[in-house]
Amino acid sequence: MFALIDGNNFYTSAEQAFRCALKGQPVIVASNNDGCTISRSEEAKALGVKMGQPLFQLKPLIAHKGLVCLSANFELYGDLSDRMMSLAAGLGPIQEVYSIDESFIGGLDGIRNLTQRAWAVRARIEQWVGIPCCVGLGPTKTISKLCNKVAKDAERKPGSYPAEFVRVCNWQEMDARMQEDILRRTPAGDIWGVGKRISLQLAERGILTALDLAHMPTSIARTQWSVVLERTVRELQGVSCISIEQAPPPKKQIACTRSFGHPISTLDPLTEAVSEFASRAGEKLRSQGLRAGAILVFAHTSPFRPGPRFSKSATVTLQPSTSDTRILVGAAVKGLRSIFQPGHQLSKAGVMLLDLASGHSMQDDMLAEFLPYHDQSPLMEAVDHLNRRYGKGTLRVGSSGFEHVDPDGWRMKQERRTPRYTTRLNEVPIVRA
DNA sequence: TCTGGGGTCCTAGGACCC
DNA sequence: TCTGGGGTCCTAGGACCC
Repeated sequence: MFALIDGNNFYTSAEQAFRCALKGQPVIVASNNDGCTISRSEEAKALGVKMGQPLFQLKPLIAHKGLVCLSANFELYGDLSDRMMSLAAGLGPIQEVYSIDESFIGGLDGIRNLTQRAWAVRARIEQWVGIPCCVGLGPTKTISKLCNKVAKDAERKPGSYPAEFVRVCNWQEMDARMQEDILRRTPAGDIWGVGKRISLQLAERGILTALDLAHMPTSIARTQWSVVLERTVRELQGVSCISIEQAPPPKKQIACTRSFGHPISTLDPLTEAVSEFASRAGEKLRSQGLRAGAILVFAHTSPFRPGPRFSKSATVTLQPSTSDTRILVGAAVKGLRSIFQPGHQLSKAGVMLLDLASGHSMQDDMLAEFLPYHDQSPLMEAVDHLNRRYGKGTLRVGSSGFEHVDPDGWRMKQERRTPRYTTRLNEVPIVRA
């Protein structure tokens, strides 16, 4: 038996928890460059704002309907998430934090009054953290996801599902006819794991509802689609195929990518951006005690705009693997130079760290003995420490040396024709005190 | 005309998730 | 003018090997 606890409209609810004046208002939270919508309050949804809708299309609603747009504050959301998750953990013995606003709880077999307990946990989260939640309970993860959707939709779209399932929905407490009714009311594309493409392909074959999908022979699901869909079908049939992951598996890649406010067509600003991405990725890497064996850098033009397209990536191997920002930046810049072509209006670029490994294998320790500076140098530790203490980006590695950003925002960059602290690939960096 | 078969590894691309 | 960011898994196809 599984539970899925999910915060409603998590980012906007988090903002509303802190600014009461926003409650009951149409509010959205915008993505990084204030580019598009990533969370909407119920009132904003009622105005017709779509998920992912670009902000420039919302101007009329902002001007005439009082729509409030907020830039994302991920620190706040992360903090509220931690509080919410620790309360959600009270529902059962096993927890998987699935995303910033969702948590699976497992090991619920045999627990009495499960529905009541779910109500109590839900109420506590709302009261103590200020985030309204819904809870779905079912024999598989996929069904608990479905029940969570039922609990949400029953509340906000009256008539979509029976009102008795508002906020908390327990599959086990339904009779077979009710379960079938729920499946029949749910489009196949709303099932966890069935995206846009596959739901279109399913529709072509006459599979429109979750009930159709649940009745589909697993062999067809596997041969015509993939093992992924087969698993979904089995889960809908009540056979648990996806288990709870208590400890998150180690990361396989770490990315830092951004869309630009304005297109970039020359190498210099692009180099600066990519250096910054590599630095950020390096911070994440070190914070998890990992090192990277390769770094990928990419840049491309906007898929939304007419004109010539450009999209290229390059992978640079790192031998030995490293978590040193100076080497990461050097490799990223090298990769960038290899793919760059002038004359394209580039809208996005990024860096991905690949072939991640724990920083403490025996091999690494042996290497570290021979190459005392190649990793975990006192310098990188100091940089991380300063940035934690004085704020992100206080000290960073520029594409051509160290930069310092002072508290007033004035950027002092060391202008050097011959960089002093940057490293070329496969060179051991030399740290000068 | 017909041109082995089976295995591994790697990469690119597709699809999905929040 | 302005369209997110960060992940995972699966599959197909090519290269290579015996």
